[in-house]
Parts: sequence; structure tokens; C-alpha cells
Amino acid sequence: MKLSVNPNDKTPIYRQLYEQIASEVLSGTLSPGAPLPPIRTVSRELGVSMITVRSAWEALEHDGYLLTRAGSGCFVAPINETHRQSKVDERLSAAVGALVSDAKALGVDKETLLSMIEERF
Amino acid sequence: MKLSVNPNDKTPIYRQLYEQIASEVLSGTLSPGAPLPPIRTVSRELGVSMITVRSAWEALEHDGYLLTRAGSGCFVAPINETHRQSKVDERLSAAVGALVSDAKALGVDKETLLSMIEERF
Amino acid sequence: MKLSVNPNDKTPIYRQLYEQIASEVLSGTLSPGAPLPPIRTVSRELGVSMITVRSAWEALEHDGYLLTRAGSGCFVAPINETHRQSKVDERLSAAVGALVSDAKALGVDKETLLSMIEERF
Amino acid sequence: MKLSVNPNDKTPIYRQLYEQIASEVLSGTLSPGAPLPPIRTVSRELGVSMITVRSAWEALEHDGYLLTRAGSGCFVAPINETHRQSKVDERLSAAVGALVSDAKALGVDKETLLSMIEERF
DNA sequence: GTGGTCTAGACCACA
DNA sequence: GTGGTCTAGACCACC
Repeated sequence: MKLSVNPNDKTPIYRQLYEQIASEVLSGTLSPGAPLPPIRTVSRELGVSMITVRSAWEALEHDGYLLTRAGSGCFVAPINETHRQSKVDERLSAAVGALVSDAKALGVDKETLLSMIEERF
Repeated sequence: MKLSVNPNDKTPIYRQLYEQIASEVLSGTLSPGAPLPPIRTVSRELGVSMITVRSAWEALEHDGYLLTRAGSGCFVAPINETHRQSKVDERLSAAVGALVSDAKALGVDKETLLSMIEERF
Repeated sequence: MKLSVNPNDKTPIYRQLYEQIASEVLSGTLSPGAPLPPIRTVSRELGVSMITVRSAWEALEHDGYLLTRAGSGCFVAPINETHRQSKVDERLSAAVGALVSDAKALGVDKETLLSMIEERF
Repeated sequence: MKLSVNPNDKTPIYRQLYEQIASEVLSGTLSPGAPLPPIRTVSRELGVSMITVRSAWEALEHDGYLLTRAGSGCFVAPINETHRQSKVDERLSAAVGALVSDAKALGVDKETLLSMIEERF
């Protein structure tokens, strides 16, 4: 698990971390029960404040991706496979919806859009 | 041209206005030379501050979508057709790139993604 | 709306604030759309850090009690009446469940418990 | 005596153990003089650290529920019946007080609360 | 060692 | 003016 942050990106650092972890959990790269590195370690390695890391972890716990056990660490939360799949769909669906409405607003037709995706994948 | 804002949306109001105008210019719905309604009118109709509208207009002028003629109002800037096309591509390309990397991070394959787009369009 | 915190209480300050606001929203004392005092004001008046207040507000927004509009303030979120009622029930139900299992573990019978409640209300 | 811990619960593990033992002593399930299983046994069976179990035992001894006899183990402390009863009352009274003020804050009336208890018992 | 909370003070974007 | 984010550094409880 290699995390990284881009301080120039306008999206908040804690958000960037959230997205990376959430994606890995949803894609299965991080398995339920797997321990995460300590906040202090992540903080040191990425060069960001402990609190920034904590913000990300806190949001992840709130959204059911992580479980934190004070004194012993943070772990990937157990997740039902169907539930996982539905979350993946939900996320992707939102992104697809945004892109499609964007394309429509710009007057781009379906074929052009599909071919752009085909090419970029 | 019917503008609208959603104050509960996390994206700044001036950004919402920017996106709507820019899309209409790029898609051709707003033709070069067309006049925009006065700031005070937009402000009143949308229920937002004039300063907010002004911010959006400024950003649009900065990016070459609008021209301000002191005393007579704002107008859609003349735009070269190839230039317009390149801007459309640029915008869509960024959106497509984001979606594709998102899909990859979630472990979704190309066919699934394409079919989702097909369906939502 | 008179907020207060007890620094000696073992429950975190931001949690105390959360509970007070949430209760007022659920009981209807705070009506949907009502503005909350600025974070800075609350912070000053209660003698706690702005960040502590923000933590509470953030959790409240996440849980649907508040809406925050950057630059203009925080407001009580619109809430469906049936939804409100169900949240009240949920909260109270959890508390009742805890008390009942506690009483059972201590070997206290139903009548004794009911009379204690009757008396304390 | 069957102890159990839930590591995902937000309340500290040693606290969970404390509550279980204390409840059993107060309800009379554990009689004065009864021996407790060795710390190492509890530790092994529950899959928690011996230090954690020790913390719970220490707190219990501090509060007068247990007696430690070096070399021979821990035993339920002798307890005066009136004293026992007063402790039960104290504990329950606190819990009832919390629930009642909670109900009041939520705008729930006495009858509703009583019927909820009646039903859940 | 771990995470949980809080403070003080700073900078930015938005209205 | 508002909220949003980040830093540095501290103390605590738990394992």
C-alpha cells in the first residue's frame, strides 16, 4: 500500500488520503482485517500533520471502511461482498452520471465519448 | 439561458455559474457577441449576491469566454472554431481521464464502464 | 439556544456539543433553516477552541442535522417529519435498551425500574 | 461465569470486563468468597492481553468488588447486604437519570417512555 | 507503543 | 465577515 499526496492539488490532503484508502478497500487490494500503518508513521512518511491523517482515518471509519481500536491500531473493516459491490456501483455511477451530463452540456455525442474512453483506458 | 444555483452544493456558487456559462459558450448555445443579462438582474433572480455573480463573470472574462464593455454590459467573446473545439476536447479529456483512473482504482474493467456510459447517455 | 460544556465530564467536548444540538433539532427547538451562531462566536463564548466547535459541527453535518455554506454560515438542515420521528425513536430505543439490559444484569425487576423512572421524571 | 469482549466496541476492553464482573457481584451471581479464574486463563480464553485483564481486576479491587491474595488468586470481596443494595441503587439511579434527561431533551413524555420500557423488558 | 482529544495560531477561498 | 484546512505540539487513556 503506497499512499501519496499532492499538495498542489486543490482537493484537501485528507480527502486525497480518503479516496486512496477507500478505493483500495473497495477494489479488494486491502482485505478486511488488514492492519493499517500507524497514524504517526503515515504522517512522517508523507510529510503531513498527524491530524491531517487522522481526519482521513476518521472519515473512513465513519463511512464504514475502517475500524479503529484505541491502543492497538486501525484495521480494514469487514465488508459484505454484495455491500462492497453496491458501493463500487454507487461510486462509479455518480462519476459516470457527472461525465455524461458534462458531455451533453458540451454538445458531445455518445460515439465520440465512448471512443474517448476506449482510447484512454 | 436559464441559470440556476444550488446553495447546498459543495461547489462554490460562483463556480456553478462559471460552469453553466462556459458550457453554453462551448456548446454554441450562446453565440459570440450575444449579450449577457446585467449582473444586478442575475443577482436578483438567483437570490445571490452581486459580488458572487461578479466573481463568476470575472473568471469567465479571464478565461476568454466573456468580454466586458464598460457602460454597456458583458458579451460572449468571439471565439475561433478550432479554438472552441480544442477547449471542448480539453475539458472532456480531463473528465474522461478522471473517470477512467477512478474505474481502474475500483477494479472495474473497460467493458463494464462502456456499458454504463451507453446506458446512462 | 444556550450551549454549555462541562470540561470535567469524561465525554469529549465536541461530543457534548453534538448531543445538545442534535437534541434541539430532533425536539424541534431548532427549526429547519434556522442559522447557527458562527463558529468563532461559539468558540469564544464557551471558551473552547474553534476546532473543537468545528468538530462538532462537522459531525452534525455528516449526520444530516446541519448544512454548512462556506462563507455564509451553518443552518439547521431541512428534515422530514417522519424521518425526524424515526430518529427520535432510534435514539431513545438505544438508550432504553441499554438501561433495560443493565437493570436485568443487576437483578432489578420491571416494577422497581418503572417506579424509579416515574419518580425521576 | 462466561465473560466476553467485543474489540470493536468503543468502550475499552478492560471496562467491558469490569462491568461484567461488577454486575455479577452486585446481582449476587458471584457470591462473596468465590474464586476468580487466574488472569492468564482469562487472558488466553478471551484473546486479550494479560495487562488488559489485570487493569480490569485492579479497578475492581480498587472499587471493593475483589480481593487479591498474592500467591493464591483473586476472590469476590465480602459485601454487606445493605451496602450491596446501595451500590445497585446508585448505579441504576445514574442510568435512569441519564435516560430521563435524554427523553426530556428529545421532547418525549413520561407515558411514552414508560411504555417503551414496559415493552422492552 | 497505539489512537483520541484539545489548543493556539495561521492561511485560504467564498459571500 | 464566514467556514475549510493545515501545522506543531501537547496531554491523556488504552494495550
